[in-house]
Amino acid sequence: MPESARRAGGVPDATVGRLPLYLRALTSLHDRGVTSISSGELASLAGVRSTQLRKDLSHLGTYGVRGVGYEVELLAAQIAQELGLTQEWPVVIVGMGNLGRALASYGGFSDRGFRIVALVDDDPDVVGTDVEGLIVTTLDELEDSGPTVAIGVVATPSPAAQQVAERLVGMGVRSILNFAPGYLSLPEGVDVRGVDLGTELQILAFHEQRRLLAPSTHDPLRGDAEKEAMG
Amino acid sequence: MPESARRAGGVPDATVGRLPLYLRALTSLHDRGVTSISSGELASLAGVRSTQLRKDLSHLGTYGVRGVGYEVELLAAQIAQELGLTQEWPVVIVGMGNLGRALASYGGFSDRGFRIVALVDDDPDVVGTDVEGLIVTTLDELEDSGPTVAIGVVATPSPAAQQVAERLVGMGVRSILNFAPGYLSLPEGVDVRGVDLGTELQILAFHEQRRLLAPSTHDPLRGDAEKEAMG
DNA sequence: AACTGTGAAACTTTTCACAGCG
DNA sequence: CGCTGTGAAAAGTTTCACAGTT
Repeated sequence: MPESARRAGGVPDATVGRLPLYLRALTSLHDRGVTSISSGELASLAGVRSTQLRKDLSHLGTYGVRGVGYEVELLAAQIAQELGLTQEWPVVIVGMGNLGRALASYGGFSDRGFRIVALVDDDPDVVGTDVEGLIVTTLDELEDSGPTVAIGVVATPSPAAQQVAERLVGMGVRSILNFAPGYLSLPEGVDVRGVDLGTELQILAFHEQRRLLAPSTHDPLRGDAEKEAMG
Repeated sequence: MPESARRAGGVPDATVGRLPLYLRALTSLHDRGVTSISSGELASLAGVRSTQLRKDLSHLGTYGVRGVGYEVELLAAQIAQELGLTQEWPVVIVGMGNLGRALASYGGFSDRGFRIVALVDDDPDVVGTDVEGLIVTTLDELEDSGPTVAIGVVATPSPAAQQVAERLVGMGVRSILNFAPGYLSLPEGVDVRGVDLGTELQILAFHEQRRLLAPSTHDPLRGDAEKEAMG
C-alpha cells in the first residue's frame, strides 16, 4: 500500500511516540496545581523543542490560546483521549522472574489506562502464588478460561518468547510488549514493541566510544539534553 | 569507492539503533554453527527489509561477498567493533528495587561489552547485602572510592532520578540509561536514553484504539511484523 | 545466477520563519 | 506584546532500481 492515506486524525508515528512524554509532564504539573503552561516551558519539561511540541499538538487539533499557552487539564485530557487512555486496557504479564515481578509492581499500570488482569508463569512452584494481589496462573488456564486481554507483556527468557507470543496472538492479543531479546515473527497486523537492555546499552556504548575517539570534534550527539533553556 | 565510505561520523542514528539487532541475530547464528548468510535471511531474522540491512551495513564498509552473502563471524566482529564492544564498559546500577535486581541479574551484561562494577542503593537495609555476587554500596561511597564508571543505569523511583543522574554526571559518567519515568535535565554532552514502560504501553494503546475505531481500513501499522518472507 | 553495494527517488520528520490571534 | 499554529524549507530515513562482482 504505497499510498499514505490520511487516516482519521493522521497523527504521525514520531508524534505518537512523544505524546506520552507530554502527558507525563502535564500530569505532574497538574498534581502540583499548575493550571496553564506555555509551549516553551512544557517542551523544556519533556526534553523537546517548543516548535516540535507545537507541531505535534497541531496534529491533535488546536487546544492552545495564542498569547497565553495551554490549559494543563484540557490538554492532558485531549492527549489521553488521543492515546486511547479513556478506557482501561486489560494487560497480561507472562514470565514471573525478576523482571516480570518488577513490571507487576510498577505503579504506572493501574495509574492510568491499564489494568493487569493476569500474571502467568510455567514454573509449578510459582503458579498459584500471590504476586501483587494476583494469583499467578498458567498460559493453558488463561487460554481456557481467563479474562479477555488486549495487551500482552512478554517477560520470559528469550527462548520461550516466540512461542508465548504466538499463543497470546492465538488468544486474540494484537499488541505485544516484548522484553525478551530477539525478534518476534508474528502475523501481520500484530503490533510488537521490543524493549531490550542490551540494545540500549550498545547504543550508548557507540556514542561513548565516539566521544573517546574524536574528543576534539564537539559533535551534537543524538539524545543529548538541553535544547532550549527553561524559563 | 568514494573516500567517505567510512568517515568517523558517518553512521546515521537510525542505523546505529539497528546494529545491535543485527549483532544479536549474527551471534545466535554463530552459536548454531552457521558461517555464512545472505542479506535477505539476516534481515528476516532481524525484522527489517533486506535493502535496509544492506544500506545500513554499507555505512560500516563493505564486508559482504557479491553473489554469496556475509561471513557471519566477520560481520559480527565488524559490528561489535563499530559499536565499541571490543572493550568492556564499566556499568553501575543505581536502585536495587525489583527492577534494579532484574537488571543486575540480566545475562546480557557480562555477555558482551559490559561489566557491572557497582550496585548502589540508599536503603540501609539493602546496603552491604550481596546481589548477584556484588556488595551493594551507597552513592557516597561510590563517589569517594568507587571504581571508574562509564555508563550509569538509573533504576530508582522517579523522584530520585534527577538527583542521582546529576551525581553520576559529577563522577564523570556521560552515558545514562534511565528507567525512571520522566525527563532528566543534564548538561549538554551527556547522552541519556530513557526506557519507560508507561510510554511503551501508551503507544500500543494508541494503535489498539485505532484498530478498534477503524477496523475496515487495513493499515500498515508502525512496528508490525513480516516485511519479507523468509526462505 | 545469485547476491551485494549504491546513487537517486520517495517519503518522513524536524526546523525555520512568520502570519494571526488574544 | 507574547504566544500559538502552520506552510515551506531543510534534514534525515527508507525504498527502489540497477550496476557490479564472484
